[in-house]
Amino acid sequence: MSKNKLVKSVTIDCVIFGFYERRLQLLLVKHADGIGQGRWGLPGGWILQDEDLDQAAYRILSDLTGIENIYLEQLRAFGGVDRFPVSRVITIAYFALVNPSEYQLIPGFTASEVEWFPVDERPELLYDHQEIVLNALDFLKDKVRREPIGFNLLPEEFTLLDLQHLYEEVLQHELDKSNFRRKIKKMGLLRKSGKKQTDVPHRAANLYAFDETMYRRLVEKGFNFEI
Amino acid sequence: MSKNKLVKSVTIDCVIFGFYERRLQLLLVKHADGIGQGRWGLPGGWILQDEDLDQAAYRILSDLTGIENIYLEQLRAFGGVDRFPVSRVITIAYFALVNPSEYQLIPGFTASEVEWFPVDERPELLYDHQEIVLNALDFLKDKVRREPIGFNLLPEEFTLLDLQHLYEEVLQHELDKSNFRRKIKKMGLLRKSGKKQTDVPHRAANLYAFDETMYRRLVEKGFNFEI
DNA sequence: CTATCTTATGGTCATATTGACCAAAAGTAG
DNA sequence: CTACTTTTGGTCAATATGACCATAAGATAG
Repeated sequence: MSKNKLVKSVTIDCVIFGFYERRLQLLLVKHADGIGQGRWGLPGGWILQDEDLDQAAYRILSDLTGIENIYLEQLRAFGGVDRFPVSRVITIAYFALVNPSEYQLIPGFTASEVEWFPVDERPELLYDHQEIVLNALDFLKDKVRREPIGFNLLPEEFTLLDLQHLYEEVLQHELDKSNFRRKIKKMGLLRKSGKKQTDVPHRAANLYAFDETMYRRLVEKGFNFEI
Repeated sequence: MSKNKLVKSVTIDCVIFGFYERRLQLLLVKHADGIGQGRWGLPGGWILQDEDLDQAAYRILSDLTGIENIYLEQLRAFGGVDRFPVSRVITIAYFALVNPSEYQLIPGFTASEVEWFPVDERPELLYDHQEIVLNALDFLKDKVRREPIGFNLLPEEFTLLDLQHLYEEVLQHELDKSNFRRKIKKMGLLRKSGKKQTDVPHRAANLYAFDETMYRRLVEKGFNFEI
């Protein structure tokens, strides 16, 4: 087999979701140069010889957007023959959930702009990034019901209704308020902060925080998160 | 950035599970040449320029083992810097479940032998294939509970106890026979074949088949498989 | 033919979970 | 005070689950 018939390069692309104003948001960058100049796409870049996949993903995300110290998870590889117009490139997609208010966006490297877009108002995307985003959305829908990752999208403290709105937005259907809080509270994963909402024109709700330690303890005992 | 610092090659590795004699089995090949000569590993090979990932996986599996026409699904990419001793290679792992009795194993290409091993008696594996297999086992455990893929491991017709044994082996814990059959039967995914077991030294059980059409119809209506 | 053994098949029952509601309490704004 | 909004918790019937128990259907041994 001649060497020049093999696949030669691999990139990383990151699908980063956020949540505010009750809507799911997607982080995009505008390419500063190259073939996609001036167009929006997922933050991505080449993998170097001496870094493993996770390292590459963290580096690229940080370089392009300024976002650091989050939990990135591999989604899957995309390798359609013509997905990249210049040459054959396979990309490995990564996935993360963040609370946008905790991060300042700093475009850098090959990105001239970085911006959050409501997922359902995203611009047209480069290459096969549309397909990757759709894939990530499916992944998110499944995952958010089986693991307590939704909390990553919210601030440290939130009301039960905030949480419900998040689930309604991700799952794309309404939930019964009473039943939702009964279920969440019975799990025992939330710690009352003692504080209450402020500046609301009605009775203020209690603020809760996700109790990671408790979650780990429950998982040890066989607990299975499910909504 | 100089071109020669980028990742240069990508392979596919297939984790194929089977089931017989109440045990989960793993398909391995013995390398005929190269750096891993004489050692066991997952069926794998290089991805070519003009084939997409799924195509590459089917080609490689067929070339090495003779297995064709099965449902392969991508697991994830593995890209540790030193996972391959000669050069930097990223591999994309694929995953499938088959009924071993339906396939004749034909070693070919870079494989001198192909063989089923009980998963818990597998030999030492090449490179990071041990890690990939462990990953696939976790994936299988999750997936088998949420999608009716277990049937792929069984013959066309099987008894409810066969199915129970399969779940017990994959999930690594005992199930209550009565409750198991109540649950499975209530789902309505099984079609009675009308036939019964033969050559058993006790009352013969009914043989059932998975009803794919019914499954699709139920999914349309919002049905969610779960065990 | 009868007793015995093994597995199939189906039930019981107390407990937990779910979905669809209802109702009171707390606080804001006029 | 009154009207209004949202929080918070409750009811109740229907369903699902886990731990058992009981009987039926063959097969085999004597």
